[in-house]
Amino acid sequence: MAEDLRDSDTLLFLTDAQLRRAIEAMFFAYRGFTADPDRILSERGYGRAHHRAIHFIQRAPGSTVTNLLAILGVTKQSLNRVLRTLIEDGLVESRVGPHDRRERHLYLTDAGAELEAELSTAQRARMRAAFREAGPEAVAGFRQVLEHMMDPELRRLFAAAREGDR
Amino acid sequence: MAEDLRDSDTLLFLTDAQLRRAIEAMFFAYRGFTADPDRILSERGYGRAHHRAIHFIQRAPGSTVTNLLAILGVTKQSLNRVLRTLIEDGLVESRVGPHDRRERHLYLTDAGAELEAELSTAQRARMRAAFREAGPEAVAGFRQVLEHMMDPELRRLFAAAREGDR
DNA sequence: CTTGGAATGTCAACAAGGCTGACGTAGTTT
DNA sequence: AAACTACGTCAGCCTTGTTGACATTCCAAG
Repeated sequence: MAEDLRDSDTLLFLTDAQLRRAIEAMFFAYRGFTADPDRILSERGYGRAHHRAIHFIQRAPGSTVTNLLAILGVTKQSLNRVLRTLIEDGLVESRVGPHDRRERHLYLTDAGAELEAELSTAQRARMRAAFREAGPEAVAGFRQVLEHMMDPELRRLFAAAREGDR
Repeated sequence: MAEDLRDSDTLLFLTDAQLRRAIEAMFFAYRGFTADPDRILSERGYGRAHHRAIHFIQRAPGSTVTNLLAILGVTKQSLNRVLRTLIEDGLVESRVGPHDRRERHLYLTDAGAELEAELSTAQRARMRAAFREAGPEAVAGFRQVLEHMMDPELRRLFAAAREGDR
C-alpha cells in the first residue's frame, strides 16, 4: 500500500520540465530513427512515403490497397502516387485479388525485397545499437511507453499483430 | 560476471522480427505523439514546422536564428518562411542583438506563449498518460533508448541541455 | 438480371514544407 | 578597406499530403 503510493506519487511524479525534455528526446530520436533510411532512399530518388509502403507490404504480403490505406492513414491518391512509381520501377507487384477481383494484392518483387532489406537492416542496426547501449531493462520500458503513446485503436491493431506473429 | 553475460546475451537477444516490431511501434507512437498538436495547429493554419519553432524559442528564449537553424536541421529559407508568418501574426518577436546587431534574438510574445502552452499541455498530457500507464520503471528505459537513438552530436547537445536545466 | 455500392484507379489543382542557388544588406572583424 | 558573418529574400524545384470529380470493375442483394 505504501509501496503503491510511492510508485505512483514519488517515482512517477514528473515535472513539466521533465516531460518537455522527453518530448524533445522523442523529436530528436525520431530524426535519428529515420536518418539512415532517408539517406538510402534519396540515392534512389525515393522518400519516406515509399519506405512506409515497402515496409508494410513486406510485413503483410498480399495486403490490399485499402488495408494499407488504413494502416498508413493517408489518402488513396497519395498512396497511389507512391505505389505507381514502385510498380513502374519493378519493386512492387500488384496482383488482382483471387476471390474479389476488384482488390489489388500487393507483393514485393525480388528487387523490392532487396531494397526493403537494405532499409530494414540499417534501421534495425540503429535500433539494436540503441537497445544494447541502453540495456535490457530499458528496452522493455521503451516498448511499453511507445505502445501507450499510440492512438487507442492503433494500439489494439498493433497488439493484435504482435500476438499474431508468434 | 555470470549476471553480466545473462544480461547482454540472453535478455538482450532480440530477433529481427522483434526489432521490426519496435520500428513499427516507433512509427505509430510518433503519429500519436504529434496528433494532438497537429489538430490544434491546423485550426490556426499552422503546421508542425511552426510548432517546432515555437517549441525551441520557448525552450531557449533569445536564441538566434543560426542557433535555431542548427537545432532544427533545416535551411534558413525553410525556417524563415515559418518565422515570418509567426512574426507577422504576432506570436514571435525578433529583436536586434544587443552585442552583435546582425543577430536576431527570438522571443515568444504573450500570444505566442499562449499557443505554446496549449500545444505543450496537450502533448505533455499524452506523454504523462503513456508514462503513467507504462509504469515508473518504463519511463527511465524509454528515455535511455531515445537518447541512444539520436545522432551522436545531437545526443551530446541534448545531454548538455538536460544538465544545464538543473 | 438489374442495380446499388464497394474497391480501385486517375485526372486536376492546390498547399505545406523541405531543398538548392543566387544575391543583397547590414554589421563585425581583420 | 577588405573579408567574413548573420540574416533575409527571390526564384524554382521536389515530395507528400490534401480535396473533388469521375470512370471502371465487379460483387451481391433485390
